[in-house]
Amino acid sequence: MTRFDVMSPYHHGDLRRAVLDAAVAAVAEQGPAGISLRDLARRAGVSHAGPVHHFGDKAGVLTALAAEGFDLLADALSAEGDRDFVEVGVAYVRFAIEHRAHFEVMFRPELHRRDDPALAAARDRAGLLLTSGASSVSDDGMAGVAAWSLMHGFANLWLTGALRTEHLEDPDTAARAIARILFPAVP
Amino acid sequence: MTRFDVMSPYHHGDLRRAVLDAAVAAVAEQGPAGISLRDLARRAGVSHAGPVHHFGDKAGVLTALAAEGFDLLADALSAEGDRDFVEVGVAYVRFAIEHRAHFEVMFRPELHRRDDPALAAARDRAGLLLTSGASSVSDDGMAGVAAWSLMHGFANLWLTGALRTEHLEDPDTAARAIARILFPAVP
DNA sequence: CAGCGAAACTTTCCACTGACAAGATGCGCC
DNA sequence: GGCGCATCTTGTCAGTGGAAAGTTTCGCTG
Repeated sequence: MTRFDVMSPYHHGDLRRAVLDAAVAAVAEQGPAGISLRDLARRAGVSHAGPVHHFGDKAGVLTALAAEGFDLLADALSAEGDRDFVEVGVAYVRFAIEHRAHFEVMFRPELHRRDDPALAAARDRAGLLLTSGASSVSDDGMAGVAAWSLMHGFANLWLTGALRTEHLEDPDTAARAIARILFPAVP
Repeated sequence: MTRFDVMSPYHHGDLRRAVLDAAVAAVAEQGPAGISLRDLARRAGVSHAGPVHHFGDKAGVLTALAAEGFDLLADALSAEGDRDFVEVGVAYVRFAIEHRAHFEVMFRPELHRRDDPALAAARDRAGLLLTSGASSVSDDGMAGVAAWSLMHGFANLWLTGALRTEHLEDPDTAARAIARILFPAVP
C-alpha cells in the first residue's frame, strides 16, 4: 500500500479488491445488513462514489462478495477430495466459520443479484461439489439434500449463537460428530 | 378497523399490533434488511414517529417480531406432541415456510436485541421443545443438535432458493423424507 | 511524442431513513 | 372538573444510496 506517496487521488490501484476487503471487515463487524457503501469507500480511502464505478451499487458489492465466497467454498471442498463425506461436511462448517462474512452474504439472496453470471457460475461449481459428495450413498438424491441441510443448518445455528447453551467443544469436532450420525458407515 | 371515522388521529387503538402486522408484510415483500420504520408507520396509518413509543427503535420492532415468532414456533411444535420426532421436524419446516417473515428475523441476531427478556423467554421455551424431542433417542445430546441442524438447514436452504434446481415436490414431503434418513426407526 | 477518447475517481445534489426533542391530544383517575 | 400520563404528531439533524456532472489520468493511435 504505497499509494499514499506515489499515487494521485485518482486511480487507486486496486480499488475493487480494497472495497471487497473492506466489505469483509465491515460484515464481520456489524453483519451484512449493517454495512454502508460510504463506509466501505472510507475504509478504502476513496470518495463515497468511488466503489460505484466498479460495482454499480450496493447490491453489486455483495454480489461480488457472494461469488468470491462460492469460489472459496468450492476450493475448500475440492481440497478435501471426494473420498469421505464426513470430512467434506466438516470442511463446509469450517469454511462457514472461517469465512463468516462471505458465508452470510452467500445465503442472503435479497442482498444481491442472484442472476449475476459470475455468481451463478461460482454457485453452480460449489453446488456440484456439494451434491456429488453424497449422491453416491443414495439413489434418489435425497441423501445429498439431507447431508447439505445437516451441515448448513449446523453452521447457521453455530454462527447465530443458537447452540451456545450446549457444552459443545470446538465446531470442528461437533460437526464431525453430527455428520457421523447421518453417515455411520465409514468404509 | 373503524378507526377512520370514529377516532381522532391520536390513540390508534392497537398500534403495536398494527406495526407488527405491517412488519410481517414488509419482511415478506422485501426481506428483513429492506424494511423501514417509516414505511411501517405509513402502513399502519400513523406518523413516522408513532411506532417509536411502543418499540423504542427499529431493533425493538424486530425483537418483538422475533419473540412472537418463537412463541408461534413453540405452539406449532407442541401441537405436534412429542411422540414422533419426524413429524416435529416436519412441523419445524412448515412453520419456517408459513411464517417466513418471523422465521427470518428470529435467526438474525444482529437485527434485534438478543438479551430482551420476552425474546429470551420465548426462545428458551421453543428451544426446550426442540431439544427434548430428540434427546430421548441418544444420550449425549448430539442427536438433538443433529436433528435441529437438519431441519433448520433444510428450511434455510428451501427459503433461500438454493434447492430449487432439484425436482423436489412440496417441502412437507421432502422434509419428511430427509427426517426419515436421520431417524429411520419409527416405532 | 502529441493528442484524444475512455476509464477512474470526485464533487454536488436529492430523496429517504433512523433517531431524537418538543409539542399536541385525549384517556382515566381522583 | 381538572390533572397526570400514555399516546401520537411535528420538526429537525446527521447519515445513506444513488444519479448526474465534472476532473484527472491512462493508454492507444497516429
